[in-house]
Amino acid sequence: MGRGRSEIKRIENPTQRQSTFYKRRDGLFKKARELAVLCDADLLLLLFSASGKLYHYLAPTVPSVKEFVERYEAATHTKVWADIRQERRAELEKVGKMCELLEKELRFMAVDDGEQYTVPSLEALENDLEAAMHKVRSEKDRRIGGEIAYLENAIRGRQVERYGLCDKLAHAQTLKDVEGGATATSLGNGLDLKLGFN
Amino acid sequence: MGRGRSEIKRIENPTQRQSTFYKRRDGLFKKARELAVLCDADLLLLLFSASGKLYHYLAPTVPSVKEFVERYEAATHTKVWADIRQERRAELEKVGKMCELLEKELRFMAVDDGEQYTVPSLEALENDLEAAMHKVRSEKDRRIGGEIAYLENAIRGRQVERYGLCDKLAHAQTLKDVEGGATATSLGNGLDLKLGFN
DNA sequence: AACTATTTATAAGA
DNA sequence: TTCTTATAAATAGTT
Repeated sequence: MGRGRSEIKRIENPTQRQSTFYKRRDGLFKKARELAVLCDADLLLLLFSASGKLYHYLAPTVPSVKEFVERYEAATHTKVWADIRQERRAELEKVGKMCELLEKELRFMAVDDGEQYTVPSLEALENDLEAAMHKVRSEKDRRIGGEIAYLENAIRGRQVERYGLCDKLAHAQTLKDVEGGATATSLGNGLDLKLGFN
Repeated sequence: MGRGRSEIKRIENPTQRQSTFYKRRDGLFKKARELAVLCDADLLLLLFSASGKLYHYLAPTVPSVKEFVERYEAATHTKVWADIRQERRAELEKVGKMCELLEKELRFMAVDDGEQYTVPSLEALENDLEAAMHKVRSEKDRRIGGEIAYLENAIRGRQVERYGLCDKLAHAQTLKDVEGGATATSLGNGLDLKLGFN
């Protein structure tokens, strides 16, 4: 538009370039706003001038740059998350080790590869946990009124003795003969769920 | 431009809105490119249509969205991308806590030789289970809301690892069998109580 | 997806 | 910068 010019090429004259920058920046922002309003679109426009000055435009419906970038991330998930995962591999490994240990102890090795970790399986896990909680609650209720202090001391003493991972591992290893594997599949979902963040 | 219209207001007719969206989107991208080239500016344009489809434009000099957002962060002394990482870290920590919790419980239950639980200890266990259930529920909700592909991918990765563990365990078990190790059942009982199976 | 009548953006000049 | 204006570009309505 305007008198002349049609080829898009860097403007060498600095004064002219600066002038054009202002005009076109305003034009671009205006167009951006119009698109957002007319067509109900969400958009973010970040702009650095050649001299490094920052300008930005958010569509009226966009609350913040941060939230918009989050939405962008969600929309492009795999790639971005892969980056984050890579950055924190070491950290994740720590948790992974702990989960591995749990896996061994809980004998969840026999899980079909076709198993799906979908909402229904999470619901199954939820039910299992609920059942366990009921059990614990009724056990607790049975205990109320008993010889609390004495037993508490006795058990605490035992616990201190048994504390430590080595103990537990050794204990678990002696259990391998009992390995049946089929009993605890639903809790397996629970563990896998957590492990899934690795 | 064009015949008529001058007020900028949401276009109610969906067909017309869609048509206008395409035209103006192309126009906006073109303007963005022209500004970047003519004036040597760096810019990023992220755009979601009303139907949630993502479009974006990077100036030729901009290598990636991530780097551009990092530059934006530096220029505004804010954190956008880093915050997202922070959120992920918090999530990871929650998962780690979860693992610790389960491990603790496991230890707790493994102590059992037909011993009795005290009311306070059962209360602690109850609380832990409640926390676990909470976690499972929120996970379920999150999955219902999306991000399914990512999690499933991650879980698939873990399953591959599990095969390795499975082999290792099978191997260890063979060795143990040859030794003729003793059988213990107390951990099994403990787990069953905890998991609410039986 | 094309076609134009118009409106809008803007290059050059002040 | 900002304004003016001649002119190029974008696009609304239409097919």
